[in-house]
Amino acid sequence: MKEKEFKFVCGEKCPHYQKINKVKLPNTEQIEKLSDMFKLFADNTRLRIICSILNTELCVCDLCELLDLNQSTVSHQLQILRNAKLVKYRRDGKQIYYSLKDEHIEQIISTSLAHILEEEEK
Amino acid sequence: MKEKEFKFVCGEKCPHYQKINKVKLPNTEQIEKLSDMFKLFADNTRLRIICSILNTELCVCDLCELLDLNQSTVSHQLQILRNAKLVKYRRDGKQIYYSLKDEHIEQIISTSLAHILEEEEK
DNA sequence: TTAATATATGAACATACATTCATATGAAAA
DNA sequence: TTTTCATATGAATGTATGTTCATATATTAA
Repeated sequence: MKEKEFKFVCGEKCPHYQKINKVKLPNTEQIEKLSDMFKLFADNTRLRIICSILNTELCVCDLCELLDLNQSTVSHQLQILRNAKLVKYRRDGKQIYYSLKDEHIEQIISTSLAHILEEEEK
Repeated sequence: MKEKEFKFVCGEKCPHYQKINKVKLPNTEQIEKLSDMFKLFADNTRLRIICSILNTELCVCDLCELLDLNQSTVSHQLQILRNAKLVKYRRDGKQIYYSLKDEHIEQIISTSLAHILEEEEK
């Protein structure tokens, strides 16, 4: 197996090839998908929407009410979540009900919340 | 206990107070901290840096090499991670070595990666 | 002390994106 | 069919932020 080639060296011992060669990064596409996914959680409004439907389905009107947001704002954010396939939705008459598509989401949020709460103690 | 009051009603049945009242959201401060945290992961460059030091400490030069980035870019992003207290660092001579501060991070990343990989199968 | 080197930082620029307003769509009721 | 109502969407605007260039800081070597 060929050793990786690097373009820039700042000193004799540095960079530390032995350490660097052991690093296992997700590939470019995976990094892209990961950061795209985290972007979804990286906004107050979207995060509140996501948390709202962690355990129940809600219609757009419910979200506007619960979160005190413009209907337009909610719909725009839901569109983003739909495009990312993070949520599913169903129509029932005039209302459209949104819910989460995946249980990983709940796990990610709860782990992150644990992180936050631990920080608070310090 | 008083029932929550809502300002906007789109129909007779809607909003669905019974469902809405059961929703348990993190409080405002927690939402803020959560989304701030996700922002850290929501950028390709920062995410690659974070993944690089998941299991080892690396100096700035190592990161420049490994990730093929400007030294300035790396330092700026490390500053953001430092301010967020997501990383710790130690000086050894001219080099400064960075590592992660918390094991939650690894868990969040691996859960998220599992989510991504599951999506790929579909 | 002076020079060299690893890292940090400030300013400028370009880009991404969240919100709002106005309006469109599409289902149900009249 | 026409109206009403819940939701979606396009355009415009302001703001946040990632990268780069130039330069500062701090440690080591000479």
